[in-house]
Amino acid sequence: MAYESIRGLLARESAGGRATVQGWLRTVRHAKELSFLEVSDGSCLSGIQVVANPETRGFEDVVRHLTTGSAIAVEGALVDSPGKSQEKGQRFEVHAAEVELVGAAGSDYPLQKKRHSFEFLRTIAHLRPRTNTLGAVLRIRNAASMAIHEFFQHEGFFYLHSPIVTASDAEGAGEMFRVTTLPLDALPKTEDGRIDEAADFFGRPAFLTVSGQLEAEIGALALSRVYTFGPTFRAENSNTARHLAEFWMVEPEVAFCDLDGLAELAERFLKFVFAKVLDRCPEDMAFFAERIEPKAIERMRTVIEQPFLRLPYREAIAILERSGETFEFPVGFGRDLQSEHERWLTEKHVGRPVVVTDWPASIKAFYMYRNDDRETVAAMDVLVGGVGELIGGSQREHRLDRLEATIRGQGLDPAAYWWYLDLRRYGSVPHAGFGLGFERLVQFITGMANIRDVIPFPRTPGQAEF
RNA sequence: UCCCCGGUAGCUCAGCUGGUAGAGCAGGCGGCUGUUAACCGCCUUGUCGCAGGUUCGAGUCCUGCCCGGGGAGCCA
Repeated sequence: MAYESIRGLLARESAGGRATVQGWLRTVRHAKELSFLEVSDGSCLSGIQVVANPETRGFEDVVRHLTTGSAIAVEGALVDSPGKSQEKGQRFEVHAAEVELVGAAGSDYPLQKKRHSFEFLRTIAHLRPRTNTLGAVLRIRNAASMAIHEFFQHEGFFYLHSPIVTASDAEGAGEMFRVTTLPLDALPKTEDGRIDEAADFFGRPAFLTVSGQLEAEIGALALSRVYTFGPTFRAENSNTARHLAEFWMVEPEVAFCDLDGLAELAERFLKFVFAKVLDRCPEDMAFFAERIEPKAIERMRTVIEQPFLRLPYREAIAILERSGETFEFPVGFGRDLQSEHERWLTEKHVGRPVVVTDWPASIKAFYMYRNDDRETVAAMDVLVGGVGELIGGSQREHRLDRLEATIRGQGLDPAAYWWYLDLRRYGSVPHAGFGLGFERLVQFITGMANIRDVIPFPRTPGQAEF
């Protein structure tokens, strides 16, 4: 028997005709001669109401004993709901000719037909996709992912698969996870008693990637425009609502591009992705606006409709110093902007997204392009209301002598960056790129407060179940 | 890693200044109604996070540990 998705059923022009549904029971209501089954299959937020009566095959032996969480298959007719139900927004329902139990769920099924705390749901990550909120999050993740690919494909970018395992601790972006096949209880030692790393799988220390950027630069200096979109790992012991040990990152890299071009790209990118998500997930977005974050839709519209403000770091600091606000953390040239500063700037002072450019070299990474003032680098942070920094990027230092000097100046060994420096030796061109934490993007879209609730299987310190 | 808060039934939570554990939901039985977090009646459910300590007596007070959450730092 061919089954139709509930999304498909609800999208029909009109009632009438055969309807087949398979899914999981959200709740059951029994009356004397009738049973009402709320069935959901995850194809959309809405479930569909199935009505069974004594004529329904399986009424006595199946329907009357159904419990929340059970999987069932229904065959029947799609009909218009009665007038009163229509007022509640329920257009169609299925009058069941037959209800079949596919997989029962016992009375210990943890998901009740009521609110659960997100904290509890995290402990049952194998069942939480069946909830309204997580289901909506997963559909939004899907739509946003596809929109990201669409955007870059339309703009002539190539999807580059950067490696997960890397031997370079190049970027200093954070603590790394070691990847090894060495036996931890009997490490091979060299003659002087140190761990024999040459005996390891790759013949040298290896780690999970903290960024695909350096490899993306290789791609950009061959294909001109590339992007990566893959998992990224940070072994930081940070336990906050904004950090994961494993998350997904989007990193476009563009050859023959400066910071201005990059800021324009970032702006087009965010506007495109948000517009697609709003267009394709209206039901899920209405849910988030109603139940999670009232401003979820409004603030995406702000990003889509308002031009971003370009603001050099130096001016941002001056504005903050003159603001008269009392901040918890000090403001001053050479200090990073704190979340409270970012949010005040974009939410209170400007009221639309802000791109802060040209940051002090002292607080930014070695690979960023040194501006003519010698004091700042061509870096940018895109700040949006609600979450602060959504995108961080920079024009890269493409001048060999400058890059080598900075690497040495930071006490790093140029030999370790030989291939990265080679890119500056052979046909170097100005290029730029940015990084976007995908889960933070989904947090902004949905308004979900905790990053662990916007990824199906969160990894955090001490947590890797499921 | 630091600061703060918390851990009581399958879930959400109550339990005041110590006196021996409760409500709603879920589940079972019955009733009722085209029901919508349905409703009404009855019934079942607990190593009160773990280990010590104080006390005649600890869910309640003290200490340590484990786990979770919020905030901070690091960052995406």
